[in-house]
This record gives sequence, C-alpha cells and structure tokens, in this order.
Amino acid sequence: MSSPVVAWFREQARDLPWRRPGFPAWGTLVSEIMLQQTQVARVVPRLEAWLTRWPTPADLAASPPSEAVRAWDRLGYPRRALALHAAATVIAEQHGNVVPRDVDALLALPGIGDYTARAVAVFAYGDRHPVVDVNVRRVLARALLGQGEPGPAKAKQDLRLMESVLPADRDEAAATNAGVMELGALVCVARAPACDACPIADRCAWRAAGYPAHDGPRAPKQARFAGSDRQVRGLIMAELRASDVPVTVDEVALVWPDAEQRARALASLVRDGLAEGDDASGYRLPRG
DNA sequence: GAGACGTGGTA
DNA sequence: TTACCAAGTCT
Repeated sequence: MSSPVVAWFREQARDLPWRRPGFPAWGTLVSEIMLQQTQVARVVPRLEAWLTRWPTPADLAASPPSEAVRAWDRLGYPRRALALHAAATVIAEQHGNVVPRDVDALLALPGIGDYTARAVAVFAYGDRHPVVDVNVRRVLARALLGQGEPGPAKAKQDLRLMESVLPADRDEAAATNAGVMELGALVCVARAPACDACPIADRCAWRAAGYPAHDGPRAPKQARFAGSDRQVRGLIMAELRASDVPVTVDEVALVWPDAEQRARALASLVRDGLAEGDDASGYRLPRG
C-alpha cells in the first residue's frame, strides 16, 4: 500500500511548520507533545511562540515550570506542559541538550509514549520505525482489516500491523508513516471519509466489502465533560495562569459552586504538580 | 487495563 | 443542544 500513499503524500501533504526543511528535532518533540489529543490548527500558533521563546531544551529548563504551564495556554491537558518541562531538563542535563534519537531513550522521558517516541525518531531523524496514532489505526483497520473503525488500541498488535506495511527503505518508510497518518487526517476521516479522493480506494478492504457497519469491540467513549472534575480543574488552572500572586481559596470558590468538588480538584492539581500551596496561603503555579 | 485527564470545532 | 472527535500518556 505504500507507494500510492507516498505519492499522494508528496502531492497533497499540508505545509506544516514541522515539515519545513531544517526544522529542529526539539521542535518536532514539542510539536508532537502539543499534538497529543489536540488538533493541528490549535497547535501551530502555540508551537511557534514556544520555540521562539525556548529555542532549545536548556532554554526551557532554565525557566520555572510555571512559565511552561502559562505558555501552554489553553491547549488542554496541562500536565503535558509539566512533562515537557521535565523532559527538557533531562535532555539538557543528561543528553547534552540534544533530543535523543533512540526510541528507548525517548520512551524514558516523561510524557513520551509509544506514539511520540517513534514519531520523533522517524520525523526528526528519519529512522525506520512504525508510527501509530489514531489516524493510522483507522486507515489500517479499514484498508487492511475491512473494519469501519479501529477497535480499542492494542499497542503491540498495532505496531506490528504498521510494521508489516512499511517499506525496507528508510526514507520510503518515513514517508509511508507520514502519508498514512495524513491520509487518516485528511481523507480517511472518522465520520465522512472522502473515498473519491483516496489513493488506495481501489484496494481498500472496507470499501470492497461494501462499508459494513462496525461490529467488533469499540474504542471506549469519552466521559462527559460538563460538570466533571476535569472541567473544574480547567477552570481553576485558568485562574492560576492568570495570576502572578497566589490565588486565595475564596477566589477559587468563584469558579465553581460545589465546595467538595473544588477541594477534590484542587487536591488533585497539587498532587499532579500543577499547583502548589494550601488554603491558608493560597494556590499558585509550580515554581520548581 | 479501564478510566482519568482539557479544550474547542463540527454536525 | 448534545454528542462525537481530536498526531496519547499515565496509573
């Protein structure tokens, strides 16, 4: 399946910052962490600002984690900002300020899992590894397995399946990874796939079978957000980001009426290292 | 391994 | 308006 996908990718790929020639490995790492569960359009502006301010891992490590969390702004899942700051510190101190190329070394960094580690090794360094995200899983499920949706993620199986379609050549393999991912993002999308524009429509198992409805196990549904602890955490974090001085519990109380839920959210933020302080002295972002 | 973890766009 | 979905990771 690689060749038509690679040809399509070379024609149709979006012009994105991390695809520019000479884009640094550090930029690739930052972009991949920002892109975890977050759309490209929301990432691009934050990424550019981030790299302007912190051109290398050591630059970020020299700033307090509070500044990383502030610069993360409203990208969501702010623990990623904390993890990125921690990863930058490790890279600066233990890797000579050079983003590791080895997948296992990358996996050892906070906030970097199976996807991000291989994405950095492949997109920043051009090495040959299978890169599997939700787009890849959906394309493979349809084209190869004849299923309308990817089931629950199964890391080892998913990696093996992608490996099975990867060309031997390094550069072709990298382009295949990027191409399958881009295909899933632009054409083979979840809701209304544009099969007329698909370079492998003529060999897609799902299309050949007449688009059968999905029957196997499904990926777990996302929990309701409205009224959740996640929402409360988000509201509190917005307050902390906006303030240079500790935020009092009375001020925190203004963002959510339920005292018990507020206390729970606050405690979890402190536990996660996203906030520090207490009811007596107020709460603020972590100063490191 | 199921569930927690933000935020915003789209239908 | 509700529900789904988005370049996942961690516990």
